[in-house]
Amino acid sequence: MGKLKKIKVHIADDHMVLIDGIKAVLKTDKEIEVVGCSVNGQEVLEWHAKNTSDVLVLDINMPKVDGIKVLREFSKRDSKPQIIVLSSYDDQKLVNEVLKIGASGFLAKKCAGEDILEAIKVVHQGEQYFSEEIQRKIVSIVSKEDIKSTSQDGNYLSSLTEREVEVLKLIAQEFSTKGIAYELGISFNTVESHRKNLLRKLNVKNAIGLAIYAHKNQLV
Amino acid sequence: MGKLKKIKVHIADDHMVLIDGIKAVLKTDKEIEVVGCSVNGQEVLEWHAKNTSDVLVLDINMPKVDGIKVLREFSKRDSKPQIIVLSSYDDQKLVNEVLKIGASGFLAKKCAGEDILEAIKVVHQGEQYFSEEIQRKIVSIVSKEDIKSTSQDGNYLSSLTEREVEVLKLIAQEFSTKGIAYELGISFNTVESHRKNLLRKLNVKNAIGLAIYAHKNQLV
DNA sequence: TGAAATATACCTGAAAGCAGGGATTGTGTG
DNA sequence: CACACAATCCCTGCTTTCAGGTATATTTCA
Repeated sequence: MGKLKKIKVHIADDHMVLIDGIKAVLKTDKEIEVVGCSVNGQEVLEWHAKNTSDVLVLDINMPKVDGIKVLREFSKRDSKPQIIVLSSYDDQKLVNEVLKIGASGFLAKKCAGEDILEAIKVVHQGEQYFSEEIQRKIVSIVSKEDIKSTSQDGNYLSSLTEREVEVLKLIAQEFSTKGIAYELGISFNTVESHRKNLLRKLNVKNAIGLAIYAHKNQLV
Repeated sequence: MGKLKKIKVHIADDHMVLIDGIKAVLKTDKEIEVVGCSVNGQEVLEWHAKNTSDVLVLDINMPKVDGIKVLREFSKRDSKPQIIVLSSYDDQKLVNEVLKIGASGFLAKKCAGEDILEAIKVVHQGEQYFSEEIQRKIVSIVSKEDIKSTSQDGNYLSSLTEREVEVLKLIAQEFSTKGIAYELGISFNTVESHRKNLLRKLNVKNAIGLAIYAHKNQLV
């Protein structure tokens, strides 16, 4: 069994328990080897100053230096690992952004552990990888465009920004403002701002109106 | 090596990748067996209506029914698993709260994967477990109060009374409690009572859950 | 380049909602 | 009759939402 040059993987997430979990999953695959891990963006950059990895599994929401900054930093460098972005929330705009600044794949945290194995192999071969949810989202966005054009009642959806739609979806899943803030990695106050704008734009009285709107428009 | 009766573990977290990760970690231990998992609180309760686990690893921040709700529900039941709360924020207030309502352990997500193995074993023997960060903060351990409940209805999808349905319909139409009271000609307090009962019976986090239920069941 | 849109963040004060109690009537049933 | 149940009402204490601002950085686009 000669060759077997394992794929060197670095994992970055502020939750150690998730790192260890992913490690355990990756250990089941002989082609993959975890060579390092970090709990914040700073550590990722410091580690890669002295070492190299083939694939970097990178969480977006981290303290000190977040995933976006790490991507920006790597984009300036000559040699860098293939980067798979890991995110709590599978948002189309975020996907676009991270791809633009150098990511090769995108994995929602709600996807299965096996997906990460596949993702690592795929991006290591120079291809892009997206979790199924993302792929489906791309399709559903298209179909929603169709609904939009045939829709009778006032179409407020088009007036919402991407971020507002994300917040709206979480509201419709009974998340509190605090929970949304955590899930999106932004502050409580910001979520409140989005809420206010949603109430105004959709012309409803309260969060219930928002939730109903979301469900009627199949956002959830 | 005699036969071991493995510790049956159920894992609940809205991030599937974390579930799979923890699973992989737990698989390294012969004494532990993962018998089920859920991505929201509702699933946890439904699963435990038909199955049993020895230890439940429970995330707090989940859609639909959050971890706190699950704990409250279990606290009413006669038989329940030992529960280890998993949380992103290791907040003292939260620790106290979850202990009061029946948790046996608390694990910050930033702790290592091995800790979860130890936590499961410790709580399974009837003791409490806290991650190190928490231990350092704790001065006095809150004594668990055994909250008894006369209601052992078990089925949380119990039927609603006529009045409750009326209130539910109005909630789903964005009426405030005050508005409902006026509309039905009853007092504010009464509506609040109905509201509480609705939240409990339908096992949802807030009025949004009620509204969604109403719409899904064509009540409006 | 310069303006508009977007996303971010913070603040105060008021209103509403939620948790967890207790308590009183009437009504129908075993 | 006793009991369960539905419906009513009240309370305290706390959390969350909402309304109404301000403010800054970044991005987009004409």
